[in-house]
Amino acid sequence: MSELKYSYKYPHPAVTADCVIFGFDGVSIKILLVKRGIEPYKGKWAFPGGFMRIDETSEECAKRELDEETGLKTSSVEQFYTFTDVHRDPRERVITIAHIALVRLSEVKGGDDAEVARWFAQGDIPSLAFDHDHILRMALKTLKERICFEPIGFELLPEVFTMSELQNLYEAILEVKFDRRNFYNKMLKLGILSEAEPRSADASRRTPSKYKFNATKYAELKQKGFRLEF
Amino acid sequence: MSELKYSYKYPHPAVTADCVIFGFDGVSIKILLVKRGIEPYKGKWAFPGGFMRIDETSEECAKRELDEETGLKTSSVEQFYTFTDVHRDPRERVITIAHIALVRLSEVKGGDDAEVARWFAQGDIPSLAFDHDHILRMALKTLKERICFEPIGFELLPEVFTMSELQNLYEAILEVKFDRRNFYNKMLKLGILSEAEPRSADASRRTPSKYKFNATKYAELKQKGFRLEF
DNA sequence: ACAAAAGTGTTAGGCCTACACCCATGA
DNA sequence: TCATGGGTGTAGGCCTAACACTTTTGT
Repeated sequence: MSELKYSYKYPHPAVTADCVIFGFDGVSIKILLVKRGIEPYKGKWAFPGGFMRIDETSEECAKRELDEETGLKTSSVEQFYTFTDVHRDPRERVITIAHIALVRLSEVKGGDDAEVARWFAQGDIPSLAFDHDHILRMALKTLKERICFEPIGFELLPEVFTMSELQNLYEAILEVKFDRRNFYNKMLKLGILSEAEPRSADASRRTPSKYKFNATKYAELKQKGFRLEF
Repeated sequence: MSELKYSYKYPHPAVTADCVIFGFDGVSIKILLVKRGIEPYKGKWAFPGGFMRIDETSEECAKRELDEETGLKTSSVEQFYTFTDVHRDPRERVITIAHIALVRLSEVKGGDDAEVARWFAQGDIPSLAFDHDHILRMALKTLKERICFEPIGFELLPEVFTMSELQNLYEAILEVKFDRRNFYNKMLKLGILSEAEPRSADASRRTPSKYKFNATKYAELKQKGFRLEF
């Protein structure tokens, strides 16, 4: 058994990092899944992820695996829960540190191989490998909570966006409908939006105003602690 | 090296579960620490915790270690973050799943050995072993967030308590001061408090009313999703 | 007597919610 | 021409925040 090179006095679980990747296409939340090429659960869809190396943090691992499996390079992933059920992996004891990443679909270049990695609409997720259905439920719950404390939505939208797009995003994540005028007022009052370009004179009334995220204002607000009420 | 009985093809980190235990003595938040009896960090204070067995979840591990090291039996611990810095333990690669538990000091029987396990007031915490200072900061932040969504305060107070005690608890956790009348009104309006005993006729005006937590009302509220605004 | 704790109610301002009309465009 | 999307403002109600006095008790 010369391949079992790493020995310990006590049993050690294996540790993986998984990545729930959210995107937004203007209508619905999308989730990136990869199709498993090996057993167990060969052929089933799962979140990108893999075994943590001994010299990397869970965030580094999540980013590395994400890149390796989907070609997606993202700057920030954030852990949200660690799943430790004893039998969650049939091979050996594996715990997984689950992460969330938000990406702009507009910046994702066409997938390398749609047979291997694909975006699924939130309402259209197949049954997943391992306990990934459970992980997904927790990730969606975490996303709902976070969007009320941090303007994470801006990481899902293009740099410049319309108010309707922003509203659609909030409605998709929180699964509620808002009054359009009230949403406008609330967002503008918050002060973290800037008009991307003053409405040009020739803009017809039909042309929506474009906004972008004002990071300076957001930093100020975050100092004082703020909350988006919905 | 016959004692290295557990071998793997790839290196596995060790996994521990640590437990940040909060109590409340009516004035300030207390945190339970244990003094390390072995290297590394021998003699330093740390959170109770230890290596996860191969057949237990992180919550089970946290509860078991808590009992073993402090004699405290608690029914619920909840993980809040997993610390994966590569060098957080000088012995080997160790990641720790950190948990929070809330206990009623009134139900804790006198500590077995104050030299080994002791309650420290929040403002009076010594420098801790490993990265436990960091863990503590995160735990306090998590506690602040949770208290706004769930009436976790009731797990820290005796079953029957006065409004002032409740207010003191919120002020201690959130590190702010509230107007007494507004706090009364807000809490009563929430509807999750019941008067423990109708004010007896001979109660002087100085005698505070006693309340207890109304679990039924809370369950209803939680269904609809609620939030304590502070 | 004085300080400390507890009970109690009002007011003003801000925020939330609900709601309607007009214009421009594309089908 | 009709449906759709976008821009815009107001009125009522609720909640919040600020605020003072009285009673009792212990020192």
